[in-house]
Amino acid sequence: MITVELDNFSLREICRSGQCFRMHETAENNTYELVAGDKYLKISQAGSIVNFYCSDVEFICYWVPYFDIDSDYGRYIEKVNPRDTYLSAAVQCGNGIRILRQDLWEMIITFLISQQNNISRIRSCIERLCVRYGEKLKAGDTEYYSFPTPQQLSVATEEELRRLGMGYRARYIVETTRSILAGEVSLEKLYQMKYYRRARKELMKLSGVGEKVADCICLFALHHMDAFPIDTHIRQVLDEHYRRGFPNRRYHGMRGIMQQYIFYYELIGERGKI
DNA sequence: TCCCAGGCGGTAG
DNA sequence: CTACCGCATGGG
Repeated sequence: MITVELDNFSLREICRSGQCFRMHETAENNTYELVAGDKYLKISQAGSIVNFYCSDVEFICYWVPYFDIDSDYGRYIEKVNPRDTYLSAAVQCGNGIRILRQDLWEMIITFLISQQNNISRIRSCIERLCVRYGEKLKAGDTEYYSFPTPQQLSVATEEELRRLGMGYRARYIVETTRSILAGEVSLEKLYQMKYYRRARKELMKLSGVGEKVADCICLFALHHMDAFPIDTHIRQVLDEHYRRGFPNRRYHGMRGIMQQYIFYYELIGERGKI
């Protein structure tokens, strides 16, 4: 077990922010478990003290970048315009959220499924996908299923995926998997792309990936902090609170985290009370 | 029950 | 360019 003290870090807020659909609160208090790619982690928090139930090497090499632990989120929070009462409230509500560095392939499939779908159903769809096409693995005596690789998912037919409840997104999954395996879009190249706009444009070559889904992938996998996914909730907020547009200039290099604070606030925060 | 969900692709004007 | 439409399914 690794114990560290972290500022502006909250498992509760990370879990509920809806970036990772395979993170769950357990029966134990303030204890969570998550599966990312083929890795399982149990993690708990008391105040600013966070316990990672894993080896030193795994912590340093995998979970530090995954949870963006080396970044100072106080720097983002300081930048918020105090006269922007809406954003200030959103940040206060969602303080502790991190922008995760999740697996690119997993985010592509996850956010293909997310479109025109509700969060609990997205979760169950992904879980079924993992059970059906992923690998059964063990961490100690805990069994879990890895997220299927492109090769593993390539055996799925559109009809099979429809039976799994993917709906009309089944075709997108089949076509996108084929595109990746055929090398029409390269995951390695996407990881190397320095510019957000370039990666976004490349992702939009995939079937079922439009502007919003591409932005989610850019933010939650590629860590392009200027990506600003606009979904139905964010659209409402922009119309209501930012009629003259979101202050992009001010939040250059941190638009993504501001989007997450807003999304979280709308999802479970004190919406409508201002 | 009935509405809707972290949209996208296609078509029409 | 913008405006619409159809799409699958089950959670609340």
